[in-house]
Amino acid sequence: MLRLSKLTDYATVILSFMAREKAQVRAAMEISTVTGIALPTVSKILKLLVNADVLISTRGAKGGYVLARMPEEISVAAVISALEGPIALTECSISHQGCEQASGCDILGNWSLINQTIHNALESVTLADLIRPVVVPEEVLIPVSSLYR
Amino acid sequence: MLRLSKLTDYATVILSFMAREKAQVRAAMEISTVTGIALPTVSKILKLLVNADVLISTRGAKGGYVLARMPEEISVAAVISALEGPIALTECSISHQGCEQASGCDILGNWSLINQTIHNALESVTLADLIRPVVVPEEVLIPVSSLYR
DNA sequence: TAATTGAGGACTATTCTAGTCCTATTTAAT
DNA sequence: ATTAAATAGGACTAGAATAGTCCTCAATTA
Repeated sequence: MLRLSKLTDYATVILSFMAREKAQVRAAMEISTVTGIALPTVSKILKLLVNADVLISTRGAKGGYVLARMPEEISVAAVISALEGPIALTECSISHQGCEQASGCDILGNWSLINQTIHNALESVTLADLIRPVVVPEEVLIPVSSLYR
Repeated sequence: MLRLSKLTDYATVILSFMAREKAQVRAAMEISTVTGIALPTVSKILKLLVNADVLISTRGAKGGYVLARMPEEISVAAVISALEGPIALTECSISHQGCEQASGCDILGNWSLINQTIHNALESVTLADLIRPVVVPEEVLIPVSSLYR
């Protein structure tokens, strides 16, 4: 199903909450209460987001987490890779080591184009877009196949 | 990592092999030998591809598998969904049942736009593209964020 | 009728994910 | 100073998903 992990899903919920009052410092406990996600899980996610420079943390009493940048500057791609590592559909796209698929792996080059396309797509959507009210576009067609012509 | 399953990866290898001699009927055994993927695994994949109408099978001696359509008409999206079910990043995008994320799930609408975008991307790349020699495009930018403006 | 090949599904083992918990560190308030 | 409130980091467990195998049945050809 080409799925995103549950944690990533939670992360977007958490970040959308935080993006609404962007400059506000929030403790993990508070976020847990508001979102309904269990505290240990929230903590885990927040730590990952700090390591990926999506959030900034301050320790100690009155400490907590804030967005590291404006919502417009935090891409969905950044969030996904914070939680799941590099965005790539195939193992090969990250490291080609240990791939013994001698025959057939000339596919690699083309896969990486697809990966690139998806990465661009995710890179161009930001947190700001996510919390924006939904707009249904008239007609959207993005022909990737045009890349090959 | 937003990854594709290993089986899907194998499927593309198998299909690229088959696309090179598109009208040729191939037995599972032969495909296993050529690709180096174990026979039971190859069989499993082939069956899934038949169920998804990507391949056509004939039983009995001299039986085997052929592409159901021209390589140009078999999209990567079709292959992925054959192996992994519907293409969607989040569970919610498929069924909204059992989602108690009351606060924060207005995100849904926007996620589905992202899903749509990725789906379009995968839909527009075909088997024919995959076996084509790699062409590196000059500059490729597909701003999904434009959907929101 | 025997040999060849796919269909369908059950089953197992391994890997990955989700989720929890513990201990150390930092900061603020008293 | 001391205590309380937070995060950091990492170990650990249980459960779910994936990969992979195998067995029996059905169809086709020679």
